Amino acid sequence: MMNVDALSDHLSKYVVDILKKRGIERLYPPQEEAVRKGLFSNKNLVVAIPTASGKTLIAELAMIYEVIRGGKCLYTVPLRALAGEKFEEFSKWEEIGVKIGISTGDYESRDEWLGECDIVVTTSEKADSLLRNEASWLRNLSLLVVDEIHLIDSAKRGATLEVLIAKLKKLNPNLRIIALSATIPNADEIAEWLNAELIKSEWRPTPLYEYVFYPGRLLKFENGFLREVKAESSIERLIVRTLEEGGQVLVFESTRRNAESYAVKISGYTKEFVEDNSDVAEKVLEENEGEMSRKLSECVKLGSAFHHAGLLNSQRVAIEKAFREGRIKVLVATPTLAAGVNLPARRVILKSYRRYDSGAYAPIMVSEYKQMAGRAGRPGLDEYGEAIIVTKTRDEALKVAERYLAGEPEKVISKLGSETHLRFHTLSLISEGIASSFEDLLDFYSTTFFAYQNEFTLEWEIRRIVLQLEKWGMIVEYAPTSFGKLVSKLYIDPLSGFIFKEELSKFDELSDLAMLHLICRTPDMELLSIRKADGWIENELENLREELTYYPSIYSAEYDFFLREFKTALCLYDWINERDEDIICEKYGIAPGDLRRIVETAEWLMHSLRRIAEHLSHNLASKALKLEMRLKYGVKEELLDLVKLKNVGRKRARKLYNAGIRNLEDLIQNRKIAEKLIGSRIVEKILS
DNA sequence: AGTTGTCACCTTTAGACAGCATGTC
DNA sequence: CTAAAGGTGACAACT
Repeated sequence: MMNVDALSDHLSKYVVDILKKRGIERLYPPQEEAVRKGLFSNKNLVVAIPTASGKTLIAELAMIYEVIRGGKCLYTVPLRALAGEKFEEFSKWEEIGVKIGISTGDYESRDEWLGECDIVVTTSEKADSLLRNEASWLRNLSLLVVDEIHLIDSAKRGATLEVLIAKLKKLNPNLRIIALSATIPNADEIAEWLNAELIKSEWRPTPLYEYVFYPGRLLKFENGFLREVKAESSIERLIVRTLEEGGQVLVFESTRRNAESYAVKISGYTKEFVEDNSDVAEKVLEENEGEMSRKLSECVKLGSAFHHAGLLNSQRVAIEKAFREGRIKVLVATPTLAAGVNLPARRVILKSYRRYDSGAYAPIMVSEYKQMAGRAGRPGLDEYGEAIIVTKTRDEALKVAERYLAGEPEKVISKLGSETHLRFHTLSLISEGIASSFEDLLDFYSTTFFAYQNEFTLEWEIRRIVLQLEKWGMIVEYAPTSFGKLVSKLYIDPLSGFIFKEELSKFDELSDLAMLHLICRTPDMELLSIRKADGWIENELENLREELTYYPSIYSAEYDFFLREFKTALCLYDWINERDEDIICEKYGIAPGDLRRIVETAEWLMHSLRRIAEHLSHNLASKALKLEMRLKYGVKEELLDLVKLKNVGRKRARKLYNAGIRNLEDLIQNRKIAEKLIGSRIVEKILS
């Protein structure tokens, strides 16, 4: 293997020293191949290699090489948490004067500073949003690194990724692109699309052994032949054996409920192996003490945990940290962890290779399995990793082995062709001035991965979308209207913008609930689902019907959808009327993490509604602003003055208000009372 | 009368980006 | 490709 010293030909000695300080002495074979294929040149690269086989370092070296030559780099990732992780990792280069920045929806370096940074880490949506909001520094890029480029295949978010790449290429004609991907069969297509050298390899620093389990036996492929070896009679015994050997286990379940109950079950086995996790268990209850949090906390004490999108962020972080430290022995997760932050374990167990998906219970994709299996084996800690799929019978095991162990992951297919995505991006292209004619649009789309993969052009669809956007008053003759520009910058679906505008044009006044419902009628809102026991919602609907501006007949096709909108609006209504979080969660059948996410989305949409109302000089603008603030803090209007103060949230504000303290002045004058209510140290903090 | 056990039937089902301006209990 | 876990309620067998 190539020694890192060889890199000093291309990079300074200091860079090599920093690598050595990080314990990197030699390059992995794929990294070496990248060097051979032009890492230190201007060539584009597509690196399609397994997780944890050194992709990030390849990108890092290329970025440092670029920065030394005076260039500027953008590194895009699919998740906020990943952006944070990379930002931390790259910050080590500040030692040699490289400036690192981060920009995501929830965390951002100061704007003027981003322009000065050598490397900026963003989510792909945020990068697109920055383009829409005219961040000029994005026109001075020399290197773009796209992490997890195989997500172009994602039906929801893949289109943005390829449009972003095409946009940045157009704005920076000499832009070098390095794309990092999981191992996919058509990496060559992506490479050809990007005019890039392809580095493709199955090499891993820690070998991965894949098995299919049925009671008593494990199946595996060896030299192309299926072999059966003796095994434990149950998965629980297998897990216990791993723990006895000093390893940790990551279990993937198909539903939250299963993940939670298996974590509880397995905690009966992990408790023998755990030392003292009481601090982690406490941390889990710090922000929320609801049913789920208590269950999680109990598991943690006994050395297990579950992990899904219903957890609060702080809880996720605490669990991930404790697992990394080896204090949580078995982690039971839904697919959150498959593509999320890096959390390897010696053994990965797939309790179910099938998952319910819009009406059917179907096997997961091979690529999804590979993603999860890839989490097995901690580099430097485990000699090897093992991934085990659980089945019930030998017959089933044989089929599963054929499909997942011998099978190839699915090809990456562009999803840009759908109307929603084309509408969303066409408006942005016109708004940003990237396209100002029909030909421009076609030209642009001809540079996308969709165009590379498909013979036909999107001519017909684009014509229709242009007409649509014109009808909605967002563009006129391929030029954006101020309304269109606003919608594009707000990063909402044009349809959402249109729904807002329409409703505002029809009504001078709207109730709080109607405003919340309006937001829920938008395609950008995530809706709660209706369950059998949700009959109370229709009763509530009877009571509140007067407040709404839209309610379809009970017999109409959209009634079910309407009920979901209404339920979601009610949930938000409870939130801004200071209903306790745990009570809301129970009433609507959601977890604390869900509530936060829904509120966050609602806040963004209420903000958008407000901006559009302002744009139209509509008198509901001030009401929307109030609701935006109320959503942000989860309070009634009377608390808004208090909640603006630092260190005062919905609960403290309510206590103060009920004691007659209604703003900062009252607080200063009645300091004693306040100290009694919320503690003197907190009052001190607020006043300072 | 209250508790426990059994069985059939019913219900439910993963994830998470974006604006804006800075910090909850 | 078309399940399965967990909850619920009815009912019987216990203490």
